[in-house]
Amino acid sequence: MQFSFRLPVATHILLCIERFKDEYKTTSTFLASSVNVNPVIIRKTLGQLKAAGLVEVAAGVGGAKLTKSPEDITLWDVFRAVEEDEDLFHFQENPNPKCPVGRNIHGVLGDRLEEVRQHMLADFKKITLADLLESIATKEAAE
Amino acid sequence: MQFSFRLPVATHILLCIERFKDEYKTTSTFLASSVNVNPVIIRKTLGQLKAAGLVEVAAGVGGAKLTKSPEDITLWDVFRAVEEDEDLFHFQENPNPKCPVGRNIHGVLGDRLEEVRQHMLADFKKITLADLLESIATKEAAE
DNA sequence: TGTCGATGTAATGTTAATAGATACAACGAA
DNA sequence: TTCGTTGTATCTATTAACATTACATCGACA
Repeated sequence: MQFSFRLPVATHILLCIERFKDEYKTTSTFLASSVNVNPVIIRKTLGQLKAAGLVEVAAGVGGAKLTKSPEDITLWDVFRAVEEDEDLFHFQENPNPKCPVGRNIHGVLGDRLEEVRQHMLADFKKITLADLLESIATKEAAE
Repeated sequence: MQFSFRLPVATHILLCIERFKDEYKTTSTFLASSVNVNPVIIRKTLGQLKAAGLVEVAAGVGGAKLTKSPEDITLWDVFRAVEEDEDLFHFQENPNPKCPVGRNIHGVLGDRLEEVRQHMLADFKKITLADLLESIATKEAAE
């Protein structure tokens, strides 16, 4: 029971783009070497981030940059960009309709779990890229 | 990106055990017909719930019952019983240690996401089996 | 305008997790 | 001893995710 790599990877990508924007051209190969995954994974993820309006990618010439300042990008934005907007939990599709529990559990439990999910998304909204960059800078300074 | 069936199935099982305790012997076959999965899945899940101290299962004679009252069992108990206690998110195992983002992202992002996870668990603690039984009873009465 | 490095994307392979199913030993009551 | 049930082991099928290769396309520049 786990989320996929995608949110951490996408966040890593965005942080690198911002952190190195003045030092390097942030190509998919460059980013792949920091994250340590195949460049194709980077390009796919970058494609999702682009579709969500978070980055611009220069086709041909190469490199990516943020479309907003890091203060205005939250993990919620990233999460929505890279994860399907499905329910958090699987439900058994065909519980027994003749059983009062079976025919009502989806509605009853689903409602509660949806609240939990919304709560999680609200937490994501509180975490900005700027927060993370600052934490990384602090760690860097302490090295 | 989803949780497995296990939490909803385990919850379904517990609700059925309590709802039908005075009417039927809640065997794995009986529960399987309400949830509509293979009885072996029920037995495996019941084994996890038993290991967590939430139910007693009568080997030989058959049937299961709760060890506590429904007010005292929360989704947190159920979640812990059926899901491995791993991190919510996967991280790339080997980010580039030469990159300041790569060598620090696990610590920085991991801390934030762990807070989100703890928050989710706290939400689970607020939802009791008794709440769910009451909601189901309300729906039943309205049918 | 041809070259070159980069992106976009399709196709394929690999791995891991999950669920479904069958089989059977062990259990406990009658 | 019989019978219904639980506890497990094992096998298979399915699915999702990630890795990799390959190649068409793009845009700047000599």
